[in-house]
Amino acid sequence: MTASELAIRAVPFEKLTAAGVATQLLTDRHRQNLSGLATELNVPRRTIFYREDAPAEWVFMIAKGVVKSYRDLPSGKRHIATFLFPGDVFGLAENGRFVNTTQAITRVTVYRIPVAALKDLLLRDADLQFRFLCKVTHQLREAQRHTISVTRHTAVGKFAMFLKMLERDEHWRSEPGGPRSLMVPMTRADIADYLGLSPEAVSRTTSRLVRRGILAFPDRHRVRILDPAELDRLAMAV
Amino acid sequence: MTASELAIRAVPFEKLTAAGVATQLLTDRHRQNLSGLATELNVPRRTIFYREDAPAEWVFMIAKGVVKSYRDLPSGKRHIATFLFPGDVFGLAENGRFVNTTQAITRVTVYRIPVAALKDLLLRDADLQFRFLCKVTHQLREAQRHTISVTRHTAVGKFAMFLKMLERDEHWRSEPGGPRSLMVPMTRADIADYLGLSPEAVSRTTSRLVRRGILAFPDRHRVRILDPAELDRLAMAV
DNA sequence: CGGACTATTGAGACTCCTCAACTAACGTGG
DNA sequence: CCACGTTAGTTGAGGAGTCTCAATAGTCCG
Repeated sequence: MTASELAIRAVPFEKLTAAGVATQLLTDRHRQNLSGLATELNVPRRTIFYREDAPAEWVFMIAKGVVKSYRDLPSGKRHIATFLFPGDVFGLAENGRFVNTTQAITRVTVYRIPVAALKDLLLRDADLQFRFLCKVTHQLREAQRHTISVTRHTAVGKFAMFLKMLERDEHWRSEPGGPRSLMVPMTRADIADYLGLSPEAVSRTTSRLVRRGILAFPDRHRVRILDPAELDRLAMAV
Repeated sequence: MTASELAIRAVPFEKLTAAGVATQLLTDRHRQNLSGLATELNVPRRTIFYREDAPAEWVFMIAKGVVKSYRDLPSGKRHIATFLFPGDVFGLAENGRFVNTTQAITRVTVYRIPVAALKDLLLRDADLQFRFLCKVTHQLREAQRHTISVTRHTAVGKFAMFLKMLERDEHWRSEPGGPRSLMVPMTRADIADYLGLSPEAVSRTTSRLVRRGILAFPDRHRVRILDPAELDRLAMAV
């Protein structure tokens, strides 16, 4: 297996020096070590990788596609903890059991690695482990940003921050200043579960933003940002 | 310097075997390595360790006391990302700058370690680095729980989950089944900023829970849980 | 002992949630 | 390829809950 798409995506906690940038990516040696352990999986939409409380035997790395990580709450509501994109690692566990359920939103290619083998590798390869440390740190920062999003009391504010999150993600693949058009692979209901809103509130919000000339939806899974300045203002007006 | 209080507190992501439990704590060797780099600081209440956007030159480990990590939002509101307790590590950075501001809530003893030196140490000592990886993973899980708390729409639900968080923390120091009395070192305003409520809403909520016979406040910084079952029910009724 | 901070309680405005009906889009099988 | 059934999304009306503003009580620290 070549596993040439193995990658870890993370802003380092150190200053962005030449060495700092390197922490974002895996070296060829890292890729080789990992690919020796990894199984490549190519799965259709809606595939569940694992359910919460299941024994945590693997860690996953996304090569292509988008995944949602969620918990179903006793009330029947669903809380989406995070959306995961290419370069993201998932498989968060506690006491040997998965914390969330993860499901493919699009067709997804992942590399599946047994945790025990990964642990051994990380203990042997401190440099590779440092990449994972940066990655988890990065996810912690994003989780804190997510918390700020859902703390907001207006739906437009939440939705604006959601779009900024998508932009941050897209930023990794396309160049800055690119077309102000984003893919929105998740459904309105997913967005609602992520932001702590009802699907109706999300729908009303997108309608309002379209009417105000800030956004346009060529189709349900694509958004054009017509007024980036105003969107920023809404996102920042916490 | 002995630094005998150096500790890292985290539920491992692996199963809790004998080896798993060990990941929660530092070995003597780890302590020695770290204490060679660390400066012990003993600071009074309200001391600010660093402000957001300041150059991130250190990482801190708490030996005694409680710290809050927050951001002041453009609107003037304050968002508390997390409370930090003995055994917690803080100094979350991005591109060489701190993400949050951190301030002592009580008198606090911390060990301050230069990041550059810590990074070198972690790269040399994969075993120690693994402890940090577990720790950050643990904080990620807690951040996700926090997000669920603030997503809830009722103040009693949020407050109940806040108390469960305090209980989880306390659990590390005292034995389970101990006295159902918790220290609440933070102010009502801090709790409000943590839960995304107004101070008034927090106050109304505590009053309601006292009237319903679920809680009692011997003083403002101590709470007795009179009806643990009902509190659990409120916390779980997400 | 005084002053400043912290906490509590009350009344009206705002926003979202729930319930319900309806429309649009997808995708599955004939 | 089309038709149908299912899922996803939109829009409206009333109710629940918190926020804001304001005033009061209680506490802690100097």
